[in-house]
Amino acid sequence: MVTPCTSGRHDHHDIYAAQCPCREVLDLLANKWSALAIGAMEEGPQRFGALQRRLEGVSPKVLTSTLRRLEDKGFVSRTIYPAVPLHVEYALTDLGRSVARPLAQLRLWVENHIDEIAQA
Amino acid sequence: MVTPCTSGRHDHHDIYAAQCPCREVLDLLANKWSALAIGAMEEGPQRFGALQRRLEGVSPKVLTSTLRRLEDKGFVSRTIYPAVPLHVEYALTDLGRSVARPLAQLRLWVENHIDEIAQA
DNA sequence: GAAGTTACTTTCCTTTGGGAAGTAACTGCC
DNA sequence: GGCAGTTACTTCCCAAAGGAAAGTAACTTC
Repeated sequence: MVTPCTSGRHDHHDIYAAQCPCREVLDLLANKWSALAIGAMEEGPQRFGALQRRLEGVSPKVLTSTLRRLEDKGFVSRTIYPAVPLHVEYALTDLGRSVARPLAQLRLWVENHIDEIAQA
Repeated sequence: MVTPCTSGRHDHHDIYAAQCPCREVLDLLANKWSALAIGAMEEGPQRFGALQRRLEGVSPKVLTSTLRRLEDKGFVSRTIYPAVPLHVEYALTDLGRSVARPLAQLRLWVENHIDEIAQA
């Protein structure tokens, strides 16, 4: 049996249910590069190059796909300024600004507790 | 140039720095199965089979490796009760209970905002 | 001695992630 | 005219991680 994602008239979603659309969204947000990219954009709209420099070690390929998926779900907007040289800005939407809070808490938790974490 | 992870005498860590150990930890925690498993264990110690049923759709292989990595970093303890049939319990450590809070906020955010998210 | 229970491991295949290099569009500059 | 410079990506290739299915091990109960 597959647990349904919603139950009752209050449309309560269960992220533990395999079929829940929440799963797909969690998979997108609970991701190293998504968490870092959204954090970077909290400081204001960012250009592709700026994000690439900020998220040290990200390849352009992975950054592009991360931003595209965030855009598809409505967390990020992509604006092209056809100036020369080409100028593309990525910014958080209202939804993106909303999810930035819990993601920031997770990033801060890691920074604040790293010393307590036993390393191999 | 590679941004150092820590700077100054206050040992401030920067999760955006590629070499920071925070990165490794973020990669472990900012993960669908880790976030769900830690949430499940908030309700108390859980056996392997119980976790597998709760995290609908997880394969035993992936569940094992998720739990092992969480154990390695000190978020989860693994206790074997050599009863028959074999009984293994996974429980959050203090550190695990601490990080469970921000992860719960992320899961709840997703459940509460799923209706606002534009699906393809 | 066959079946059941729990907790995995193994195998195989697909998907995702990472590094390096290439492309496209357009502006200067010589 | 043509070559370097800038920005924002693609493309290619390989390695690592994720997922489905089946197998294993230890021990009890029927």
